[in-house]
Amino acid sequence: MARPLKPKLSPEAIAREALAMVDRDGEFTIPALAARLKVSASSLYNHVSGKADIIELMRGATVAGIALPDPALAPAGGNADGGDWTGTVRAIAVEYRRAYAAHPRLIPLFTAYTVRDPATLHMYDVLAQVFAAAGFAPRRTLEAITVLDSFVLGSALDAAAPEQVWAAAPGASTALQDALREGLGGPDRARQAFLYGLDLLLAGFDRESAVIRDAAPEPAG
Amino acid sequence: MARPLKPKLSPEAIAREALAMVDRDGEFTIPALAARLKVSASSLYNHVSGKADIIELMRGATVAGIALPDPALAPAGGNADGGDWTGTVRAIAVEYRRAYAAHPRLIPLFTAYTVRDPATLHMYDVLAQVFAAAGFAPRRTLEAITVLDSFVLGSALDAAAPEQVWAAAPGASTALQDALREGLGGPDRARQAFLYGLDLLLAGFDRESAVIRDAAPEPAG
DNA sequence: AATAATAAACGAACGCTATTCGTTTTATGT
DNA sequence: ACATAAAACGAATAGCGTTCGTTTATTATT
Repeated sequence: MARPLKPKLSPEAIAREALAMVDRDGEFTIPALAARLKVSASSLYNHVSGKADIIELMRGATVAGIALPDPALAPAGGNADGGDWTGTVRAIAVEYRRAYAAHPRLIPLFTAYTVRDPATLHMYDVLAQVFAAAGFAPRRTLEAITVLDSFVLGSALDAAAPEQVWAAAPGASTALQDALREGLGGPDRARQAFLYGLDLLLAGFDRESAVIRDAAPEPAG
Repeated sequence: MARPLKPKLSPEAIAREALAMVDRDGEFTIPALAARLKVSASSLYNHVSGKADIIELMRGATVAGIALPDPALAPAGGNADGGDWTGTVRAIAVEYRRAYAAHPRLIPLFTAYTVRDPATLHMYDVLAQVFAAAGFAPRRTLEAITVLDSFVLGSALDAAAPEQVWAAAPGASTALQDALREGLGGPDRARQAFLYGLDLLLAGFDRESAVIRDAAPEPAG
């Protein structure tokens, strides 16, 4: 077959089909992807530069749906308690995690490569502005963002390798067995744990912000 | 060559060499591993069942150095405030994270496979006992362990891909730039952030435990 | 001590992977 | 109208993980 009247492929179509494959099988190969697209393997290289390129396209497609709140809404002139700044942070973390958890089996593919996605870097920027406006010193701001990022990524990873792992414990204690019996609640389990941990972190951030406010109150009171 | 007088291989030697390869290159292949061991590729299969087996051996070697505290020390008959139970959890988390952060490039390999290492499962077991003794309900115990696991794993991952990512931000805000300027403190940065977040989580766990104690105090007061 | 069974190496081969190259045909642009 | 680029294909390459059969040395059994 030669060039068809209408192109059978596009980067978007390739990424979409690859994403579907990863969601189903946890991986994707070039020959199988080409077969699903009813195309020979070499034809893909007219549209993408290789497998890494396809993975980057999937990353972009995953984070494309993240709606970041406007950082200007929360700070309100440097005073943190006016806007619900922890709510802003929560919204970002929830969205970020939701986007990744929607395709959990994709995350192991991402961790193998380095991040260059501008949308992700922009999210860090917004978080930095919010924490700075809440009174966090620069070093503390970086630590807080690191903590959040680690937790979001780890939580999304946890959603990738579910139930199986825990259930395989042979001589577990009754405490663990009880916990496992109660906790096997479908895909919502990982999300519940994430929201639980996120609230703990946000409560800690909020207490720290309150201490900062008490130590150095605004002149205009 | 036929069978040598002294075996050239062993599962431990294979795992050790593979670990060195991953630390250097971020990955390992069977042919290259065999070459480094001065052995043909097929010889490896006399000692391990395959690549997944080697990865599991590396996981075991990584967590082998983790010293778990005795869970019997903390609970003290179901009352949680007698022993320093959050200290027990902290010690486990710190050790767990330290072991993984020593070989950060290994983590992506782990996430791709399922956990079968008994030492890791035993750690979950100890954590379950500690949380249960602190009064956590089974479901809450599982959530707390999941939160800790996600944070530890995410923090270790963060140690793998450091500075580069953050520094690559092009049009960052002053808040992010300030944070980056202050926070570039070598390999200890990731550890500091981990300890910060861990303290926030432990404080939250401790508050929850206190609420449980107040709601349902011990009969013997 | 003789003999059977196992262990540990090897080379060859298989099927799979990702990728590159040259060819053919069809659109597109000057 | 005609050159150029696009988009498909088939064939080929190099490397991967793994299996198989063979050879030889060690260990176990009688």
